Amino acid sequence: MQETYTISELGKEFGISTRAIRFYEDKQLLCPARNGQRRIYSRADRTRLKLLLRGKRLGWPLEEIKSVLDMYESGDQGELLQLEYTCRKIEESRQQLQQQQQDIAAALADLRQIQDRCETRIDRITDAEFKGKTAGSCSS
Amino acid sequence: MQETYTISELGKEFGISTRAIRFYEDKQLLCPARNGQRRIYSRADRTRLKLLLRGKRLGWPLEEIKSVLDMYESGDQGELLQLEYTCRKIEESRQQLQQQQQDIAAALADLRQIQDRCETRIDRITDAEFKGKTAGSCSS
DNA sequence: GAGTATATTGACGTTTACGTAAACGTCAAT
DNA sequence: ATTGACGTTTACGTAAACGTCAATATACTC
Repeated sequence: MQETYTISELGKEFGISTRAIRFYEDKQLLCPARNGQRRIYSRADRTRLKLLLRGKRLGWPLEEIKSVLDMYESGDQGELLQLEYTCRKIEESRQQLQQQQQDIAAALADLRQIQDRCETRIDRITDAEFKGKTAGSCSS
Repeated sequence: MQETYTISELGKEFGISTRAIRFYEDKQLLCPARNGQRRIYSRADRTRLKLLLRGKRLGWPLEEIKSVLDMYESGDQGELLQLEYTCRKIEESRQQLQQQQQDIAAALADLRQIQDRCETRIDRITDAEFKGKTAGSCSS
């Protein structure tokens, strides 16, 4: 496990472009250290990026991902109002996640149905084909 | 339960604009019947729209939603190649859904942690406030 | 010290998913 | 006959999330 990473290392590891990573920085989702001009990513930065990509797979817009990522940093500091605000945001995110869980469950059930219908149909076709071949009526 | 719906009825029911619904039609995700110019949506159309919106909540791009919706129609008809193609697409979608399930589980766990930290921190602050009040040093 | 690889910052282009406005049709009610 | 609610198409606008150059800088290496 390395201590630091270059931008292209992270790009390769996660299968995204360096342009994308710089874009995320521009939008304040990352802020790596610098050595002169060059960006140096710490392990914390890497983790942040990892979480970011998870958010993306969940279909969240970057701005929302940012607000969730910021919770990680502000989870046990700041004053009362800040904390209560964070708590509300957490609740929102939780509800969205639970909605998504239900959607996924429903979608998986649907897919299973379609898959079934699809497979039985395929079986019937290939069965017919088999019969046709053994029965002799071969067309060519 | 009605037999047919107008575009604005569906818009209201699902909380989306009529513009969006027409856009989905433009992209071939819907194709309602017509009475002259006017669109008439059947219950099947309504269901299709409902599934579409579920896909959106899962963060899928419209094109992918379309391909999944099309599976519903082609699940038990068409020829072998078509069916096998559909089967592959179903597998892809299933894997994506399972990935999302894992992501959600992880995200929920993370949120619980942050919520904990947040709440204990709030408790400490409000406790301190309470002590201050009963002890008398009231500032105003 | 010239070449190659990797980095940087702009600037502009592109795709997706609609919003918004214009200009017009239709039907029921006043 | 006109007002208002609802509908239509066509066209342009826009925000998000990058891709794609171009010009430039830095570092390694032969």
